[in-house]
Amino acid sequence: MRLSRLIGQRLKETPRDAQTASHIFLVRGGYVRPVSTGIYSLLPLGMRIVAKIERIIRDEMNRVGGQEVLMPVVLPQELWDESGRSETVGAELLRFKDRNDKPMLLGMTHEEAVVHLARTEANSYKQLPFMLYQIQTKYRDEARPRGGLIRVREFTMKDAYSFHASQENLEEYYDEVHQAYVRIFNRLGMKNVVSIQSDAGMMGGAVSHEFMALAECGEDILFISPDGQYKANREVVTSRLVALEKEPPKPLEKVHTPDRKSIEEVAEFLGVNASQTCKAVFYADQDGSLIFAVIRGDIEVNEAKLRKYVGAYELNMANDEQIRAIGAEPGYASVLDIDRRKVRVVVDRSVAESSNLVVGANQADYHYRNFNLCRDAEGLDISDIATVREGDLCPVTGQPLVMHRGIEVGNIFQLGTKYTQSMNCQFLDENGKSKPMIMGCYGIGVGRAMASVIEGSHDKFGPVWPMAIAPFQVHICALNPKKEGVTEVAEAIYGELTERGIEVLYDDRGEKAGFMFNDADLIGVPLRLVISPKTLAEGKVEFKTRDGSRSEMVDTERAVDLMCELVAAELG
RNA sequence: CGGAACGUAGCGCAGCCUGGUUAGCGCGCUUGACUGGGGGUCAAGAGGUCGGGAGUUCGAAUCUCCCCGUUCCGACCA
Repeated sequence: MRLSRLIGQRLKETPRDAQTASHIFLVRGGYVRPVSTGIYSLLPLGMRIVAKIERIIRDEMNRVGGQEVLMPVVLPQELWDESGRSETVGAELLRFKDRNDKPMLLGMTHEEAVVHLARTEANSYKQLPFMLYQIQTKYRDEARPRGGLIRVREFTMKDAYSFHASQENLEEYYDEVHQAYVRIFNRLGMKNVVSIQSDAGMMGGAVSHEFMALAECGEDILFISPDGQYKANREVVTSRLVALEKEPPKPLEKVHTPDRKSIEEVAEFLGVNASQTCKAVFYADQDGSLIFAVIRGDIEVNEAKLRKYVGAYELNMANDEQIRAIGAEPGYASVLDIDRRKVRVVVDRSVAESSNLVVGANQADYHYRNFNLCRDAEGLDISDIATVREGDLCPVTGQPLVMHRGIEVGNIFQLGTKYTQSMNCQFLDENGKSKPMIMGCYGIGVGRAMASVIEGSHDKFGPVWPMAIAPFQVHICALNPKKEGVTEVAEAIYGELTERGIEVLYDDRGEKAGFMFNDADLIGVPLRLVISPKTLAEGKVEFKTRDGSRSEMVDTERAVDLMCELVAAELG
């Protein structure tokens, strides 16, 4: 490819709205162009990278027995009615009506569509297991797209779905896909990807992992133990509870605490630490039912954990009116005096493990001292609903957990029968008995992966692409092309490399050296040859790697062979 | 959905407060010359519904109101 012909201008200036390295370089380098909020066109450079990423993903999916399909982007809402998700998924699902007023939607994930396929195409245990996958456009009407390609509304995703006759079989296959994912991110040159335990969220199901590209600009927060044994998303991470020394229970004592509502005020007023108090937090779920969360005063409630524990898909802080409606006093609510028929109480284990805490008296301006949870109090749910902080102890090793930020580039779920049951996707087993298929699903965000590669591999001039996905393998700069055979040598090398199957970008524009070098850095091709009157005077060309690891003069005749060798070596 | 800001050439911005010839600058683009190893210099050009609508005024990019769009922070987010 001649750079003079390449569509996709490099920009000198940073786009106004770009904050992250990947966003800045993808736009400045002419890889993508914004069209609307969170909606981008891929230019030739970006397209070449995406195509290579997709090729690697396909290869590994096929290796674990995947069969590629292509499902529609536009789906009838009735499919989502079957699974119940047209109810539970909110505004990020774009819905519309066709000309006959039939409710339709744009697919944001394809469990429903693939179950529809599976139930029509397979009905015997003899056909199981199988895995279908596609690489296709998804649309999610995100409330707030950001970070360039990190969070967009329209994007390309590889989504895969497996169907099994037994949970054991799913688990075995799940591990295989996990390994395939590790290979994929390795081959993509992403050294900063870790797989962590995660929350299944709206997907449902029990076991799931997220593949996180560690990056400062990442939106997700995760915790990793220093030895790497334990890795988990903020939404599910747990820690070893550091309990205060348990004291013998003292008698309950009611104390006057005028106008002290918050933990800080009460603790200061009574001269105790926040960890010796008990906090009451009220939430309302999607139906307006109240949930009363009880946790030690120095710890915050983790809403994701609570949501999962009570099985709600939406939780909001309850208002005073809702709190009074169940007979509690805002600011002074107490687990002691609460009417448990009117509200579900969830107690964090921190409270169960503490003694003689200060709690609300469920009466304005009063608290109790010396509250001790009676462990076998009936109807009390005791669980871990605590927010983990950096430095809290790893539940496995006991070492302090380290907090990281990450970009979720892939995820895998053991879905079980969540969709096959509701959508009646069954098979006949060896005994002729009808059973729901057992499902797994596996996603990778293609554009997000491209952006994450930049986050993990760039310098101040631009991206440093790994050979496996670089838009080109060799970049030729012809300096001063009108002089002393420069063009002749450049053309010859360009022609020969192309002939030998190397992907070459040839800067034939005759710009100033600095101008060409800056463009080359923005394009980030791993190997660079610079040809100029100066180098030709010695019968040589200059060879440089984009990552700066090599910079040397090589004989003109040797250059082509060397490039071929290096490309072959890097592609393994 | 809450808070804040912004909208002037392809991109990045000034002008607005205090209304007044022909709306300006940088980058990019076109033409030419010089130049030639990290975004060079000079000269000549092309490129604008000043987000939209209504109003105030002799006169609006500038003041007022409404609408639209965008971005940032938060909420939310397989």
